[in-house]
Amino acid sequence: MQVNSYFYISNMKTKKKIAYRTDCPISTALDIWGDKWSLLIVRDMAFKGKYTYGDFLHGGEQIATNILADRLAILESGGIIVRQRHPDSKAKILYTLTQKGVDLIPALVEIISWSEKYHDVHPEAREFAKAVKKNKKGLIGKLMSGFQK
Amino acid sequence: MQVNSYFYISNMKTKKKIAYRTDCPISTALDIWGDKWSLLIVRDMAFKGKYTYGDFLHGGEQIATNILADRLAILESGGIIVRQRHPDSKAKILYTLTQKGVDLIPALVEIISWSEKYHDVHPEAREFAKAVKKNKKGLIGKLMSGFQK
DNA sequence: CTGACCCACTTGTTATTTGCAAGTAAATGT
DNA sequence: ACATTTACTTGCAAATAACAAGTGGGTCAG
Repeated sequence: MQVNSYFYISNMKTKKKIAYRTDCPISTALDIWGDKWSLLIVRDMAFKGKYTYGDFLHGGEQIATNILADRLAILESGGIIVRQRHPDSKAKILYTLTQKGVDLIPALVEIISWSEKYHDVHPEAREFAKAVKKNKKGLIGKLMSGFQK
Repeated sequence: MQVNSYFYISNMKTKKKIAYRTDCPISTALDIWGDKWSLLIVRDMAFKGKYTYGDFLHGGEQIATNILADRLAILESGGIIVRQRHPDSKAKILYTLTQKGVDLIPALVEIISWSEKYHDVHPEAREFAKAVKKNKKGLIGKLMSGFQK
């Protein structure tokens, strides 16, 4: 359990402090990933096998390079991802989900199911939502176990 | 199912159009409530019995009046809440969750559980998370049924 | 062993959004 | 009748996001 009422963004030229507004769990969660981009990075890692800066950049929604760098730093400071050397090349950085990041998967699955119910989403997402209806627990367990070491 | 690739904000002097970035269910969800405030309004309605502008304003996290008005309009246009006359007074407006809004509760519960696991949250939230561990389905069902007509 | 390209960023500038303080107008309470 | 409540709007400064260009190691082909 994290006990501080703020956290610092590391790995940045301009270090900044992010404050938790209250001790409400929802507001604390939003303080880390409450914006239009952060969960898309987590989605890329959790569901799309994307793990590098370049992967995230060319990942559908056209995030700006500076915003991507900023969000990666915040997610890292928030304990959701870790930066590591990429096995294929020294030029690359491998971003992976921490346990805290993997534990976001159940919430993401609920968000997908909710969104699929009310919006026109891509076919793969429709299939996914259908599979969740059939066996939510099993699917989530399988998804999450793929990340456990 | 909503088929458009955008939606308009109604009830505003300055009408604006909100575009869905892609047909990814997560990005579409974030296009509606992906910011630091929207889910807190939904939380107030879903868990705290708060239903008026004034309730939301004085609800812990100190949202600015213009931002609150903006988010209420977006949530309404996104189909998550509805504006109605308040039974107690003509001066008041009653905001309530639509079915689409009520259907966000499972995602909110997952977010609370996740956040409680990793952050220092208020005691009531800790109790809530404990209850979720014991009987998630039952608790969610009970919570949601409180809003069904 | 060098020049071209790749990769993960940073920097600078402009556009947009947020936060803050004050104001408004209808409805209500005293 | 007058102050107060309620749900906002408005104006402005500060912060953030978007866009375009640049940087500096790493890798690869000749």
